[in-house]
Amino acid sequence: MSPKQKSERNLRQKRLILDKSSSLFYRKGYRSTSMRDIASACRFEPANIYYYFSSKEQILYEVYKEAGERLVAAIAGLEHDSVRNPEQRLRSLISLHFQTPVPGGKPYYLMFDTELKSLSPAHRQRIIELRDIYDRILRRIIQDGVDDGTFAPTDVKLSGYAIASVVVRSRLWFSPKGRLSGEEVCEFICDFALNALKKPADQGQIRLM
Amino acid sequence: MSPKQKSERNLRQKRLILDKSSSLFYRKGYRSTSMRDIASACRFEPANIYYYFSSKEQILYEVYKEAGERLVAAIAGLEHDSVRNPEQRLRSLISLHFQTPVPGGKPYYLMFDTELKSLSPAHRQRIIELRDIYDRILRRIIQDGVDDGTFAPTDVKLSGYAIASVVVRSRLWFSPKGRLSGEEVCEFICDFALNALKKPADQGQIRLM
Amino acid sequence: MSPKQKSERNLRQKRLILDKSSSLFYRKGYRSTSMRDIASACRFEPANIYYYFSSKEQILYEVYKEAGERLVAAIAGLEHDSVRNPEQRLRSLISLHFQTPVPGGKPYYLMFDTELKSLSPAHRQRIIELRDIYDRILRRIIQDGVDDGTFAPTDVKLSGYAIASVVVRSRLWFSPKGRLSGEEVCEFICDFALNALKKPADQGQIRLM
Amino acid sequence: MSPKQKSERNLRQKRLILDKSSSLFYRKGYRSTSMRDIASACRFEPANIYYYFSSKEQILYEVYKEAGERLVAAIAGLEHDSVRNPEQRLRSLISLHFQTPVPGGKPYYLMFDTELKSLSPAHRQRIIELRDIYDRILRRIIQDGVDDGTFAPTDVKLSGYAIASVVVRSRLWFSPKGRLSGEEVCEFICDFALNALKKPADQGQIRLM
DNA sequence: TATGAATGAGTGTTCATTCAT
DNA sequence: GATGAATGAACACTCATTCAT
Repeated sequence: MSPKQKSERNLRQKRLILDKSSSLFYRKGYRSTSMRDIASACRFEPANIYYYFSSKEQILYEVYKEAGERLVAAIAGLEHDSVRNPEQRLRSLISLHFQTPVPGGKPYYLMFDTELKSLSPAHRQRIIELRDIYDRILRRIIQDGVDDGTFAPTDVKLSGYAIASVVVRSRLWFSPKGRLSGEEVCEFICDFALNALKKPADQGQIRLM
Repeated sequence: MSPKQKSERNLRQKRLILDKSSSLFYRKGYRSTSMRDIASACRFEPANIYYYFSSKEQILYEVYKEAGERLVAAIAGLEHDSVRNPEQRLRSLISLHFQTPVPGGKPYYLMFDTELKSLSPAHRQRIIELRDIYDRILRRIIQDGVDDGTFAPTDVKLSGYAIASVVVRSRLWFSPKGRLSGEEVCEFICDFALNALKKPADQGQIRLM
Repeated sequence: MSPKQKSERNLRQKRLILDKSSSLFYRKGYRSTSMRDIASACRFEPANIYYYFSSKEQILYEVYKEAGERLVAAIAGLEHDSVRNPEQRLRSLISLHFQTPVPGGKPYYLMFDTELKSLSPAHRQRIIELRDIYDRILRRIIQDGVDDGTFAPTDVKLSGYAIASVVVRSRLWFSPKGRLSGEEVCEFICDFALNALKKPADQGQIRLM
Repeated sequence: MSPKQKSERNLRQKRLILDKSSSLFYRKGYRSTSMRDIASACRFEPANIYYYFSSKEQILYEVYKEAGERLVAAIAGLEHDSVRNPEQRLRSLISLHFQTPVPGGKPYYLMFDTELKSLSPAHRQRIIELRDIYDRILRRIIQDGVDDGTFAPTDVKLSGYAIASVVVRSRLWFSPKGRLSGEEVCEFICDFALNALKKPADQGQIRLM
């Protein structure tokens, strides 16, 4: 009745659609998910989806945007962090990327991935900007680690890609029901990435260089 | 026309279709590629495709199968290799995975990827078997490295996934026209993976950290 | 709010809807005008239209009816007019048809036209009755002119159609912003129609041709 | 079997679609005619229409274009005709406009009419060009008549519109089954137009009235 | 009075596929 | 071998309309 309640219902329905869509896009892909699929997952008639979203592409965009903005917001504080060292910051970034809960289950998989080509140019641009922020933060951390001697000199860009690749694709091979818990897998990825970057044990000599 | 000539022509046409399909599937995705797209890329009429392949899914399957078999054949010798050490074998596997030329340009990207869900269960099973062989060889190399002390003890399965993730996703961020050549990127990935696995020169100190 | 105020408001809203609808129907056609178009032209939500009109067809009917009744009322006095001669009466009819202001701008165009088929049979019948009255008056004037020798003998029915055709279609080619004013165009049509009907000054000569 | 027969079948089907569409567009309007309507009039499945035409708008365009080109071709010789006088040329134009048979029955009605707004801008432009040719020829004839004294001085542009209006709208009120034959109605229109244009035998007297 | 939410029917169009030739 | 023609099922989306509030 009150405007606030109205708005709440509206938001709840939008959320429902985004969650179900996200989940369907993840499982079946954007192209293979029909508006009918989304509607029946929400127990709506298809036409009602259009009361909340102007098109299927708009839903994809909002799924991406939400996941991207959430991730970027979560890791934003890591870009310039004078308290924690680069290793701690990298572990933190990986954990946040791996763990931040998102609508519909597994949209991180989508995040940097193949369905980008299904977005309109303008929307794609907006998502790529978010991806670029993620890349920038990750590279900043790596660069800081190289600068302070924590990490060996490396191609920062490629290192960033490599680490992000492991995290993103872990969405494919990690299952919560599997042998290892999310925490264990996450810790493994952190260790793997840090080992790959870390300066060999014989630090002193390296430092002299 | 001798039967042999017929067969040759037939093979040539099948090859054309596989190459064009592979390229289109990579660029646009399986669902977004129509039989009409494939046909016109081959300068055929759509109906003619069905003379060579029973369905669109069959084409996808053969694209996957061919790429998978080629890759597995290329790396098969690395599984039990008494001449080269695990580091050399891992470098070799990564190089072969990264570089082996395949029909249509970039089907490795597809190889372990998202379009698997578009295959029939039987075909998917067959492709997963190839993937499992790849995984087995990769894990064998890692295990051998751990056993002989080249690599630090690790979760071999997760390590394999992590390394394959970097190689597979490099197809997304690597461009032959970019700053670095294929060889350079490949070498980076090898170094990255080996660093991640390698036993620190002085474990004790590391463990204390 | 007194009942009177309610009614006034109600009428004002109905008027708004009729005016906006008429204009939209003219510009885009009945089928291409959606209830959403009408509603947003009125700054309503679509559902609110149904408080005033039972259906879209009902709006079309009332637009037609209003324009038709207005036109018929305007020209009714011309049917039996013992003061003015047929030429004056015809000029008057054409001017009134051409100029009488109507809701929404240009509904005369619709008046006798193509959207009739979008009306229900009962409504269409009612509009056709109005059109028939218009035709009857026009023919009466022509017949009177023939009878008193102002006009040459002619097929009165076809003459009426021909004259009405020019007036109705002028709505398509006349623009208030054009080279000629409405008055000038109207005067042209009057002259054109009267010339077409008028008995030649010297019949004998013409007849010889 | 032969390429020629193939082509013939193709043309026959295209013709069928154009004829049925033209007839449906005339009777129900473009917007109210669905592709399903057209298909079932042709005893096709809807999808098959797209084998012959790329869209519904394309069908409308080709209907317009064909009717327009046919009409323009029929009257082209009248623009500069040193044998017949303006009166004969005008009668000829009206007859050809009124009588030239066209696909699907009554597309002349469409010719200059309301469905133009349903065309794409490029297509609309092309049709308007045809209409402009028609207008140009009609005006040329009128101008020639004014110049040689057959017709009274007049606004040539408006005269052309007026005459074309009568012909075009006659499609609405003329029925082949009615009281008068096509030839009779056509003759009436010719007489009506010529009377409207013709210089009175004795202007002075007329002016006195 | 007015609106947010919902829907069933229908829109133009695409697609993988078939089949006679 | 290859293709022109045809189709049934599905697609994203629109529409007039309803109804509870």
